[in-house]
Amino acid sequence: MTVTRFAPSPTGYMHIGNLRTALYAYLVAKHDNGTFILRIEDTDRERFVEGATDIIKDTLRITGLRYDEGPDVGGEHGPYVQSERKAIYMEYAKRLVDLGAAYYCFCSKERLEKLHEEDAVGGYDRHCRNLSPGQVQKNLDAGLPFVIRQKAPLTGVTTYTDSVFGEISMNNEELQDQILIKADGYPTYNFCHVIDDYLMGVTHVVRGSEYLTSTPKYVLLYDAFGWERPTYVHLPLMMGKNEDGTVSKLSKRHGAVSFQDLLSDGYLPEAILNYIALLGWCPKDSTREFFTLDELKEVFTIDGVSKSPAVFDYDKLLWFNGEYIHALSDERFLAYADTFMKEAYPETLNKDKMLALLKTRIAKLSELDDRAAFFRELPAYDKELFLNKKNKITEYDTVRTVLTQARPILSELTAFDNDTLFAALSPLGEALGMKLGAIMWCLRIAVSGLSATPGGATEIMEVIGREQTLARIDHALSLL
RNA sequence: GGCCCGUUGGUCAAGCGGUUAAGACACGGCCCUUUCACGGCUGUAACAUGGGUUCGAUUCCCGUACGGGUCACCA
Repeated sequence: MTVTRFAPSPTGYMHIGNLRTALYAYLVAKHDNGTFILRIEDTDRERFVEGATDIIKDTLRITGLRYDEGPDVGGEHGPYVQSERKAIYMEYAKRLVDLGAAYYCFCSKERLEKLHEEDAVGGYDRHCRNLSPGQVQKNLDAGLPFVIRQKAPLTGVTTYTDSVFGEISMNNEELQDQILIKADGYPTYNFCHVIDDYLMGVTHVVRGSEYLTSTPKYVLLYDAFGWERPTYVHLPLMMGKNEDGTVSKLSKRHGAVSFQDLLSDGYLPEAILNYIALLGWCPKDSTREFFTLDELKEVFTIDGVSKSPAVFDYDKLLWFNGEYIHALSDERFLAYADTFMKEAYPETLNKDKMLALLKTRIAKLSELDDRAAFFRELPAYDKELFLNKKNKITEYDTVRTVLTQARPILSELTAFDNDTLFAALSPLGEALGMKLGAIMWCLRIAVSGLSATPGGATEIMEVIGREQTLARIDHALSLL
């Protein structure tokens, strides 16, 4: 049975890198029909942000990453919020002391700070490591504040195997006697995640590669308790490209980096998920790149995870997003459009038709209002816009003729849909001895005021309706 | 700085001793076309570097360079 967990800290928003970690953890479990757990790591009371847990849950819900156990769904290993498990950690920490793998430390913060000043890169000097049991008891009885530290071996090598990076070895002299229980009684990540992973039956620890070098300390903890070590799956980091061409950990200065930002920027959840699935992982069929979450569950395997950091490419995300938008059903597109179209549109405007035109031409939903602006209101334009070499339109007279001829046709039409319009206007080409493209060019400019538009002349006319069409043609005539 | 990890086109990436070194995004060209977009076709562009090992290295080993991570009473 494969059990994985996503264990975020509620610090405010859902970083896209975090989301990818959640996705991979989910996939590792679900590929094997295993269990996916959500655990909230809120032991840092200072960084805790109210409401952050909801953001995490919302993100998982929207992306479809359903967890089998977690704060709001329960499960047999709860509670799933670490602050509610405080007593458990203290108990295990004391056991570790008894086992000789941890010790009480009474050093003050001031002493520690002084240590740092004297030796910039040195760590704790293990001052309390060999306090006698009597001395410890005396300090405890006196009510001295304390922390509990891991008693890391001083010599030798600790080795573990990571499923992505292979065998990782660290000389034990590199290991610090890290703090397990803080002075406020709360555990540090270094300790509680190990306890929880064990207690919750987590078989695969999936997380970012920033933990690669601290994992030896964690396996030592498993060893000390006599617990079986989990399988480690460290993921390559997500990078952002800087202005000067260098890369660094993906952060706000690279653009929108939280799931929420991406959504409000007009990206679709499934496009985001699809893109980040491929950022650091490649399916066996490396030419395929469109996957639903269910399909990912099917094909995801750890051996496809890459070791090297990947640069987050907004261009490619945008492309994915466009593909997903174009494939949206009209119903779903309409629903999305409603939340993104802020402007008011005229009653006479055929909104459904307009959205149909827009759907295949946008790459993100936030473009909607801008791209649709000319439908609402004719933009100011210069008559030079009509001149077009490719269509051999070099004289304003030509344009005036086309518009003048077209006007009565349009005003007498009983229906005003694209097919009717196109059929009615097409004969004009022959009548005037012009290419149809040239005729349509003049009309399209007149009804849109733009050189490039979503849809052709008659499609635009259908959207804005007869009254607007005629008004815009009259306006064009007045310019000429 | 010590330690750990990484390095295939601008980006994501396949490759796992012998290949014309895939594919995708981006970029250029052509086609389609009532403009734009979509779509189709096509082009430019890569194995960081020096040593080994081998009949043969992008692939294995070592060094170098570069990049990243990590050395908290943060996770």
